[in-house]
Amino acid sequence: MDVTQQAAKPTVAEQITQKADTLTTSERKLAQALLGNYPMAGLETVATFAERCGVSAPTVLRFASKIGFDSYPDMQARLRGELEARLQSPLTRSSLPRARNHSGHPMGELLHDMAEATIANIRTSLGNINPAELQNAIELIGDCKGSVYLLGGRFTSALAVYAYEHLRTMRSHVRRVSGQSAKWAEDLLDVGKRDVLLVFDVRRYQSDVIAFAEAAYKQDAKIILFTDQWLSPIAQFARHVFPVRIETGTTWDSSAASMVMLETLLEGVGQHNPEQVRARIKHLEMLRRPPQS
Amino acid sequence: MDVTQQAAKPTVAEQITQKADTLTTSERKLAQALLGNYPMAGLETVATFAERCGVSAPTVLRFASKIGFDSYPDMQARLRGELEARLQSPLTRSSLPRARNHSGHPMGELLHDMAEATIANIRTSLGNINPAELQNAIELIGDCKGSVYLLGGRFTSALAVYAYEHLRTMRSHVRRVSGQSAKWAEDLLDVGKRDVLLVFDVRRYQSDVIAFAEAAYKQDAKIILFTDQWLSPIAQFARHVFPVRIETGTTWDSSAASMVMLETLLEGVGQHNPEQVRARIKHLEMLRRPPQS
DNA sequence: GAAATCATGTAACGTTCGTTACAGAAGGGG
DNA sequence: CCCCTTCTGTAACGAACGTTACATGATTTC
Repeated sequence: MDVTQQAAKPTVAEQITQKADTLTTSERKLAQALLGNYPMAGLETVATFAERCGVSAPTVLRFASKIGFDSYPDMQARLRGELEARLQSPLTRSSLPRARNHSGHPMGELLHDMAEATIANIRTSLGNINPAELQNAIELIGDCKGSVYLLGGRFTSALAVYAYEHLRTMRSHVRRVSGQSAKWAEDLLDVGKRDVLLVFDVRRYQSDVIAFAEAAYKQDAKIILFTDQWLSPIAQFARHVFPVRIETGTTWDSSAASMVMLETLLEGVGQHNPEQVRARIKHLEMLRRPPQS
Repeated sequence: MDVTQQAAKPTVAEQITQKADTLTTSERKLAQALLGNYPMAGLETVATFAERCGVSAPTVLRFASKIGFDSYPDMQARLRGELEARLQSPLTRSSLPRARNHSGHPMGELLHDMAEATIANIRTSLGNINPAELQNAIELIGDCKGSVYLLGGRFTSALAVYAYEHLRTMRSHVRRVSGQSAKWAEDLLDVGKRDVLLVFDVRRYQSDVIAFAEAAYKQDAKIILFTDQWLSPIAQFARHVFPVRIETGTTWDSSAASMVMLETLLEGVGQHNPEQVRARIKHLEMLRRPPQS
């Protein structure tokens, strides 16, 4: 067809990017939604699209008009065309709304830099994980007859929270060590040799977290550690260690790669006892929806 | 949602094949056209589809009815669903067994797949964020004279926790809405027009989270929303919406891309008032190390 | 070859859509 | 704090939509 005719037909995404700085607040919401679910969001009716974004129908039309279309159906036709072209040649899949040209806007650079830095971290981190190590950690959690304890430091406690919510749907006896560290001793009371401690500790390794891990180790608990490449002191007591890159060249360390690693572990645990997990989730949903109707 | 979702809905294509031998001549033309340009052909209007196949509109409707749909829009909805599903996972489907040190070991594949799926999510998500939108959200948080409230759902509360710990080091008046949702009303009491609500809500949009956001909105708080590409209903009240991909082709949705987006926002807030943040951190470290030495 | 049956198009219906004009709300600057 | 500008939603319009009833045309059957 018309392969030579490139500049003549910019994609809708490009047209949006081009006019991005002239958009109003509401129009930006529409732009975000469309680019976020591209191009399906734009194939809905005006009313539906508007309601989803919490704006009115005319705003949608002004938006379509502003980014250079005569009418809303006109925009839809173009979106359809792009979609069709993409579906017909699954090989040129890269013709996704290709990463916008963020250059120019300082925040565009930030977005790009953060994305690439994190991606590099993920590739390096997960690429260097020993599959067997992962396998063992999965079995340790999946087959553990005792309790699984979750613990994290100041910033990594979010990961512990995240792991807690997931593990809880997959198995019983999951406990989160939280609150003031002075009270952690109470949790320690119950820790024994049948238990597993999943602990998160990255640099500025927190002394209270280390102390808890050491105590748990001395009580014969098995420890799985998520840490950074420089290894928390807890690595000495840990049965399985997952070192993850945390640097992105910014002010703060990143937990993104750790989260991917965690999600991988969680997925593995889920796949380890699929039927047990499924039954548990089903039971849970039954309890959530009490027999009222 | 609907509980009627029993044994995996058949695709429209399958429904056509199933009824293929009962179709009339004209209807067969429609079937061929639809299967030949699947599913785009079926997303056009009745009139267009009919004309393209050289039949009349009613024939199209009888066709839709015969293959088991209540109405033509009903069929379109299903086609859209299929299309959307297909578009969302172009990566997990086509991810060829890349040569890696992981090859062979099943966990190696899991590591690779999770990494690549997450990376694709990050690229797509951050690539589609409007820099200006990010800028505005940063300024909203950075210059906010009131309080910043953090709220998340079941799994996303971990992100709220994470954001809380970071924001707290950067500015005062950061509050996390946590605990039983029945008690959230107490937090609502204080929410006003000078305040900002940073809320996380992905699919299976939690009704209590939505309710809080709506209430906060009605009390003139400004809302920044982290959600998925299908947009939480909170998008209607939100001043800034950040849609992020959450699918990795696994059992659970992923928060990894959301975390990268969040870290980007946090970094931006930090860079917005660097000296204020630095002073605050310094102050904080002084307080942590009491004047004992 | 005529009658019965089925397939298909025509025409009209009510609905929903996209669109527009206008008034009110929100935001920014003096 | 008020005015001015800009933005946004409400309400009404015409057009296009999906849908239906009915008549015409094609096909089959005896």
